[in-house]
Amino acid sequence: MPIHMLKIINGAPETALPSHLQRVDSKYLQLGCDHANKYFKGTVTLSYPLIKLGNGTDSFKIILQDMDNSCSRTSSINILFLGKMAKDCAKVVHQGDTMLISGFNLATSPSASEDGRHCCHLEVSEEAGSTIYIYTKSSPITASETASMPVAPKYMYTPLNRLKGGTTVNLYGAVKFFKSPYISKGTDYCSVVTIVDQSNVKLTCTLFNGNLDALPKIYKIGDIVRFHRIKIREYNGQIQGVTSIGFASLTFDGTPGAAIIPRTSSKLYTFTDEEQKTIEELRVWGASNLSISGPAVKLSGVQPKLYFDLTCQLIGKAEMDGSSFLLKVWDGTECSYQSWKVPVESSDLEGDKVLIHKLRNLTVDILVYDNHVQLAKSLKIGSFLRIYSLRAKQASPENQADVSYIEFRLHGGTCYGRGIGVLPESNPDVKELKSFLDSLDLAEHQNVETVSSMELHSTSDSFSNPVIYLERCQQLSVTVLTDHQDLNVTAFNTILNNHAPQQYRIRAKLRTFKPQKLYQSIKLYCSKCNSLQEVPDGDDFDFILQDSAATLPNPELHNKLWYDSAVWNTEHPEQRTIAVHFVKHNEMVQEPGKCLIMVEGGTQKEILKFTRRFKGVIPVRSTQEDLELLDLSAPFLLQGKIRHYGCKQCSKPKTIKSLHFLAEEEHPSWEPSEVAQILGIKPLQYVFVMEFTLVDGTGELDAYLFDYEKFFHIPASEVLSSDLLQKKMEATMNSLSSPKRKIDDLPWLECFIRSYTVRDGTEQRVCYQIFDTTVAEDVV
DNA sequence: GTTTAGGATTCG
Repeated sequence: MPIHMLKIINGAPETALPSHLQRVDSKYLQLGCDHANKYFKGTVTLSYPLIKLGNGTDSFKIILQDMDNSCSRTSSINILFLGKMAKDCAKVVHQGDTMLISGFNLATSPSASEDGRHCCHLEVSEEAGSTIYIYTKSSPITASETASMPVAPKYMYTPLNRLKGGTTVNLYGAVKFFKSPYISKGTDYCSVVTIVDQSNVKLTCTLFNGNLDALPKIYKIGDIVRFHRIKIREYNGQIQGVTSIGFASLTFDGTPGAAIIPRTSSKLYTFTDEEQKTIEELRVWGASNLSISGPAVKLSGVQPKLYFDLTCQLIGKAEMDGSSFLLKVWDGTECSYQSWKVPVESSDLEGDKVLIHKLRNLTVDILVYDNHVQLAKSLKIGSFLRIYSLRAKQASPENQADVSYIEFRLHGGTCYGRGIGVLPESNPDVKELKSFLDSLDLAEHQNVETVSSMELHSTSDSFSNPVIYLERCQQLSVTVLTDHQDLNVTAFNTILNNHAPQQYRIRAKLRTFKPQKLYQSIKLYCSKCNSLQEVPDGDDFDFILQDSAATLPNPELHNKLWYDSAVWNTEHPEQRTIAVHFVKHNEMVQEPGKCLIMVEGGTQKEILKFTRRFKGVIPVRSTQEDLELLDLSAPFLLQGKIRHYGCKQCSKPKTIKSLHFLAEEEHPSWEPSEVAQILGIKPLQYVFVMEFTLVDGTGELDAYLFDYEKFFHIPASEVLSSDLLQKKMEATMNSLSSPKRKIDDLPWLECFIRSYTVRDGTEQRVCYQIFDTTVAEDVV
């Protein structure tokens, strides 16, 4: 909602603003400058009556004076409100009010020469995306008095563990579950929302309203809601919340540190500093106590047998029959599985047919059923949608079990929040999607060979496009050499009689390998001291975290220039204090996907939850002077599922302060190597270490595989945290060697090996290492 | 005046 009426309760008006906005001085209001993240602050010195322009648009003019620069002649500036905002503002703006405006357009003021005010005026309208904050001085009470005597209605909020049936209360909560508003069988829209707060008690609310906008605009689990005047009653022995007369809600993004911008349909609402605190506390609590899903699934990442939420843009739609409806959507990524194309007559399809054809390799067809049809019909082409609990089902055409494709269906009903939500263009996920879509080079995705206007009329041909599996001839090698192809093959009996060091090309079969438990092949390697070590297990990390949680966060280290801090206490299962420090860039906390955080006092479970949302997590503890890293048996940095460790022997950890140099870079990437370097850490690399027993008919030799990712086409760093990669690795090894198969049936491997000598006590031994060899791409 | 839904997937 673009107009915010606020009362100054505590401190400066600016504290209610989104943190990304910066104040712009009147003298810097110049044409050609970017004012996207700026706001202008002034006091209303004069207001004119509401008028209608020639084209029927409402217009409302006021003069704002930049009081902090009032000696300058141009500190007075004309403000033009246009359209709906003109009408709305004319009702609520008074002389003497303080007003903050963001999202304005700057234009040359035609009257500057006559009125002597600023040479530009600000145009403010909903169309321009403007937001204004009005701090009214209508009451004669001074700011210092208001601190002890609130003038705004004082709302009391009931913790969820203190609710009683038969009451009407005001609540705050983090969204644990929600059904995006849907059309009920009665006369209203319905939304079911389960919220929870720090008392760990949840409340399911059934909200009805004939006006879609009056229901809370929840887009994600973890969003924070504020409900006013919700009725509490008992149903089937359980407490529930229901809408009652005067129900109103505010919804906020649940990301800790994000701008606090209420989503609401009401024009007037109260909002105080204290409430900002409540929201931030709930956000931080929710971040570690709710199962907030990780990065959104893109079409390219869809797996069959899955329900998922899809954020996408609607580019086509068609009525099928009474109980189903077709949506054609895209998110800019190509579905990695063949997806079904629902046959539909071109004439029945609504949308830009040229665009639909152009994007045919990037769009997927979704059939929505039953209760979703009515809502689907009302969707506008081009709008951004989030489709909740969409089913990706693997299917095969009849008699063709070897060919499969994915069907996208939104089944009837609203179980598990199944439904369709329209996202506003201001939604951060939509902004990100839009800029991604804009950046695409569509030519890349246009498969020239399948150009066929037929597809618009009949799409059944896409079923008969099976992936052809070429059975690899036994005579071909399952490995590929990445260099030295001119070298000839040397037999093992020759190699075994030669002195080291030498290099050979060999052709052999893999009789067996170690370790058989493949996850044991992953080790950590220090390239400085050449040491190899086991990857610490989760228990080690738990132990170190428990140990460090005994050190309480030092409040003097909170909210420094380069990071913001949030602190809270837990009581269950034990008392702990957790502090999260959000590293800033350009004095702002970035969106979670780009934000590095430092965590004190967290458990492993909590830290892992943070890694799903934030760019990186550094576990730390307080000292007197600064934050410091934990013992190096714990990861110094966690990114996604990867834990980065440092070498105990070669690292000289510095205090955390040094990190701010990275934060000041133009585009901090938080590359593990850079983070390590600045913190004085010698990072350990994940490697595969295996021993292959090879035979070639003339002899047998053991060769080591020491590899970061080339051999299996899998990064060693990701294997331990990915079942999928472990399975892929297992499948690769099974295809190379299997105790169940006779040696004759095993495939050939072509490899490069190098021989070298090692001193084993007093004896010298010749060893062999595989290099410049990879498994052929089509083996798995 | 006060229904609708009251969380808990799978068919098409």
